[in-house]
Amino acid sequence: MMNTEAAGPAGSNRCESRLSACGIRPTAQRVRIASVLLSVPQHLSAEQILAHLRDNGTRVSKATVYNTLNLFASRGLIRQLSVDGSRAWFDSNVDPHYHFHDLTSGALIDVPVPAVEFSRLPPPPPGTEVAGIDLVIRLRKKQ
Amino acid sequence: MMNTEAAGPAGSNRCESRLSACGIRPTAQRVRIASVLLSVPQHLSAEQILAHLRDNGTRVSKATVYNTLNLFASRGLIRQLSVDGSRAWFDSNVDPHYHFHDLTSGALIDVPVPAVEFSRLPPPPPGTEVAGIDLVIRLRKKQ
DNA sequence: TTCCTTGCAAAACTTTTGCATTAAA
DNA sequence: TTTAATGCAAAAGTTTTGCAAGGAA
Repeated sequence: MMNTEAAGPAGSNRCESRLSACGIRPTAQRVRIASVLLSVPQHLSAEQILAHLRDNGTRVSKATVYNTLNLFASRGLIRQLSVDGSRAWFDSNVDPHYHFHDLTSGALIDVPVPAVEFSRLPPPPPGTEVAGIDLVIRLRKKQ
Repeated sequence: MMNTEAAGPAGSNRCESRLSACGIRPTAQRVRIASVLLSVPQHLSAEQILAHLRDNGTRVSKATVYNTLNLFASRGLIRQLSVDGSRAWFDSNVDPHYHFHDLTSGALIDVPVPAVEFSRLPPPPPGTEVAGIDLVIRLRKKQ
């Protein structure tokens, strides 16, 4: 069984295509950052991404990680979450969805759209329209 | 018409009672901070509260403002919100409710509970129970 | 060449903490 | 007199920015 990837970590070619499709030049650092975050649906902080990159031998600066994550978010490649005040979380799942937030562990868990149904929502104030709905269901240990 | 407040800004006696009721010793600085935030339902940042206090001549340190807001929040006197990643917002309305977030102006607007109705919610993962639901409806300018 | 990207350090900003001083019970 | 609260400065943590160097088109 042969490796169909010419070089680099699994999925890096797919990452390159996704960056190009968003009009982002797929430089080495950007592809590495995308490989870490976009491989599976997950929520990572900038520091976690930096740590993963350093662990697998990627030479990248903190500034580049932050700037690149902001770039990705502005192009809709990732989603930035404000779940707790302490830091930003970057979500590789940009399809509409909601979140469980486990207050004990700090973990974030995706909640698919069909799991939530609104039978009533307030009309947006005059002159405005709804840009999005962020729903966070906080969880604590039972009992 | 006489002033029924012995001294200090309007409502400070009511603030004192509320602090005492929460088991918080109503010191001068705490009552001043409570007067600024609790007077009406509103959302203020720590810096905004500090600025208001300085404006009306209250001598208070930044550390005391932060420590006091954390104390108030831990006793359920106010609610701390994570709406955008930039800073914490302190909400004088501790009754359950949701929020509009105007992305243009940054303004936060309360949404009363009856304005939202869930006809379906996901069951919390095993071993956990729902501690609260935070709903933020993001608004943009129409058209 | 020209423009874009990166790294590094420093800065900016929010929030917390250590400690000496002050105020309250 | 004993404990708790405050102010100040410094520290801590996250994120942004300025600028020189490096790389791609």
